[in-house]
Amino acid sequence: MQTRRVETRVKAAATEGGRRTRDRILRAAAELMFKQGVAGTSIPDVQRRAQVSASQIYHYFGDKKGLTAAVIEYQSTVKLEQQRPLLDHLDSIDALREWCERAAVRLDAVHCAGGCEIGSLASELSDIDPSARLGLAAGFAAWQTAIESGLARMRERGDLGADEDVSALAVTLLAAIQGGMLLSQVSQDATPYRRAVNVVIDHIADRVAAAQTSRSADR
Amino acid sequence: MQTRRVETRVKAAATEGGRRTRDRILRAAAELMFKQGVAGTSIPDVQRRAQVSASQIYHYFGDKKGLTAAVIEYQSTVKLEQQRPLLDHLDSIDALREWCERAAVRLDAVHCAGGCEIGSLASELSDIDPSARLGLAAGFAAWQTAIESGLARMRERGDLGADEDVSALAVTLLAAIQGGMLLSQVSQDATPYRRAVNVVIDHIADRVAAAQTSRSADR
DNA sequence: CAAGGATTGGAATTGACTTTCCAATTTTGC
DNA sequence: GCAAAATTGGAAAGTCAATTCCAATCCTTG
Repeated sequence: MQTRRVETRVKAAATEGGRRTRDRILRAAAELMFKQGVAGTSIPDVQRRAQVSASQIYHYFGDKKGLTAAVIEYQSTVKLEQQRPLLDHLDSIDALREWCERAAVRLDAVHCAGGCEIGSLASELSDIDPSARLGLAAGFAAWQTAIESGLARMRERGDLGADEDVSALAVTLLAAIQGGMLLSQVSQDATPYRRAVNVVIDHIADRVAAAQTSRSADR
Repeated sequence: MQTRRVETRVKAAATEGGRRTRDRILRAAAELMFKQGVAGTSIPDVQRRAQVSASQIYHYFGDKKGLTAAVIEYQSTVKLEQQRPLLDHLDSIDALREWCERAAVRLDAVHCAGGCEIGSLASELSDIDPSARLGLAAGFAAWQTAIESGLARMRERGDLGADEDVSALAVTLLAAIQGGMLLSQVSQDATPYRRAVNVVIDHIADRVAAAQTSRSADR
């Protein structure tokens, strides 16, 4: 039995020029969909932005749904890779703060427009496009994993108590990031994001301090 | 100097029948926009749902933007009023948990579809409709105020230390709610919401315990 | 260099949506 | 009960998006 091909065929580029075109389309679509939403981004919009004709978009992505799926994949992987160096070392309070602050600076730079690349797409598409939802879930999962494994390392190291639920802490930080970005987007001010994220990190720091105390009590 | 009339004129209904029609439209639009997004909800959709003709919608709301604005107002106020009894007594850890769990049960009931009524609209409209953004900011502010005043009461009462930043705690809880709902929407499982919210409330509970300790030390 | 696939441009089709308009019809205030 | 205002139905205009199609042109490979 063949695996069913549910997704719209997404043709890979065979020539160098094709690859560049495909990339240009993807980048343009990602940017527009981030800034204006998926529904607010038309194919002609993407055409203008990427300087391509309609046939090129349909050639490489099949249809708008295919293009959207590609954008989700793009945002999920590329954005994750960009942060890779930091993500791989989220195993201290300082590292967590640094990572979150990095995002805050980005928010400042764009006046909080757009919120989170994945979060915006998630809110718009989850309920109306099942396959998009799966892609977005995977994107979030990757992020959660990154946070969680950092915390797990802290636990192994003894910075956090052995009974600490690092998974719950990771989900909470991720939620605070997403919710904080949303609040900041609405108020056009990164303060809500900064406050929410820092309170959650404070909480993690408290857990670290607690582990410290109980360890010295054992001595 | 007259105040400039920026918003689309929204005509109030003058007759009983008109009031009912207007209400039917508003409810239908709110429900559809919640489930399918604003962009995903067409005027014909609302017509079918509310059993009205196009002219009735345009008569009462001017245009789609006016209808959207009315839906924002509706969700902000009506949803807030629904929760009023609970919102007015968010001045204990148990009350906070109860209130958040209430929302979790609703998520369970709808399999996490739609997320938060305000949050979804916020994510979709903040960047593309300035006046909608303001309305949504007001909606969030109302919620934050409700949480914050509960916490402030706890502080006055001595449950929380006098130096506690209840505003930051309120923002954090709100962010966890929003972010948690988003994560739950994407994963179609209320667990992320429950975990995020409860970790934040755990943190508040820790602050309460700390206040307790320092008070008994004073004795 | 010739064949065949890859890529591209641009027109054409189709359909849906927003909004306007006007002619009924109903309700209200007097 | 009557004039004025409110409400309603439904058609129609105008716009724009998604997608298809086909005829070029470009590139690769033998």
